[in-house]
Amino acid sequence: MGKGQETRERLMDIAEVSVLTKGFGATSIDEIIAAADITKSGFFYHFNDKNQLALALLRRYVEREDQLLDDLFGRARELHDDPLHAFLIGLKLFAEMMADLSKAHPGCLVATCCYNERLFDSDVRELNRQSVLSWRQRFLTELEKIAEIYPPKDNVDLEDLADMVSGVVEGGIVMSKALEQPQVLARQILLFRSYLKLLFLPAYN
Amino acid sequence: MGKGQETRERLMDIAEVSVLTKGFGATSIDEIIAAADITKSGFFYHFNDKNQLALALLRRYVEREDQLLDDLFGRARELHDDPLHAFLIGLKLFAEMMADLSKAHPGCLVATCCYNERLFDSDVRELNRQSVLSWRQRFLTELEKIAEIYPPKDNVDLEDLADMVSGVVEGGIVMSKALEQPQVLARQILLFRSYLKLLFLPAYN
DNA sequence: CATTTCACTTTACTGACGGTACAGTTTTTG
DNA sequence: CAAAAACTGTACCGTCAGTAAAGTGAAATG
Repeated sequence: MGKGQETRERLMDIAEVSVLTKGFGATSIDEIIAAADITKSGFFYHFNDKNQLALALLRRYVEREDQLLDDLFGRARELHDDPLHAFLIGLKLFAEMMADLSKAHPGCLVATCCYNERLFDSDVRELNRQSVLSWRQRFLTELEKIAEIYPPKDNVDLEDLADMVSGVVEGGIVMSKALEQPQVLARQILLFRSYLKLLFLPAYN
Repeated sequence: MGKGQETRERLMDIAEVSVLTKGFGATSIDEIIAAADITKSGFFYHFNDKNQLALALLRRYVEREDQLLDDLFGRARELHDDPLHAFLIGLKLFAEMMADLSKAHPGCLVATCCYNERLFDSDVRELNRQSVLSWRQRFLTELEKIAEIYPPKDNVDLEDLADMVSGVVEGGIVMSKALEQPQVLARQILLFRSYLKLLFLPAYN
């Protein structure tokens, strides 16, 4: 990694922490450059404006999140051949990971963008939309495999159910932040897992 | 209502729309006073600073939301004596109401506060926390009545389940905003309803 | 009817912030 | 060693939150 890339990443690391804890509007460039020990001109050499920073942050965040989900549910599939059980294991691993974060989950950049809408340009909003759509597709694929084997016990739209994975996580983060209780997120994920068990597992009644 | 109170409410009406669509940071006082046709000094006559405005907005918002939930689940209890069925009816009414909002749900001020944390003082954060706790208590009371009659088919913590009502709504709003698809929120509420059916309804398997 | 209080307006200002412009300097790399 | 990359320094602009303080018209109060 060249020196430029290194500085760019350092700026993004500092910005990400601040954005996730304080919000985008409350994160000042002056504060970032002070922490990074760089001048304002130096900052604008890397990012044309604050929106470009947001775009870069969101892109990197989504990439990492995708990687994490790949690893997690990939590992789960290694542990069990059956798609339903693999998914349930994946959710448990996910919940455990969220519970292990000793501090409150820092938040999701996607949600940050939603609640700071007009602070961002259309590029950011479109990337945000695409990310959520890709999560929908990811979970939908798994759920379709599950539904083929285990007929669902209630008439649910699998796309909605796929959205519920992301939704429960986003909602769980909001609840964790509002209550200042980090465990809430993990518990919400486990409740969604309980729903899937009741919905798909045959012997469950 | 005196003239002062009238102006105060007008300022809050304008501010609320802007905060919910753009976020708190992107809502400028200059913009509010322009829309309200008042001077800056006039604004600061009513609110000492932006935080006081936030506190007033949040207080009013939570009061209204509480009233709405009282009406909705009260009406549901009128329609059915059984606590489970009343709750299911209440959720359906809630989902219908959310679906009827032709535009995307404007968002929840509680979540806005979560994602703009350091923009607010401790008073705002504490009010935020208390609001979420009051929702937990509200739904917990109903769920306990339900669980007494219908033994849950999975070992779930009723407090977590109560949090899930708020969580699914908050998450649904985020998803609706990110996808720019207002129906998503209503669909998520109905999925939570499906979970309750599977969890409590005896003949459901 | 006079006086006080309320609900503002007017004017002038401060400091933080996002961003621009652009010339100059150091550091890295082919 | 030269060119390109990665900055620094300085000066500046408009917007924004917030302050200070004097003044004004209308309405309530005594």
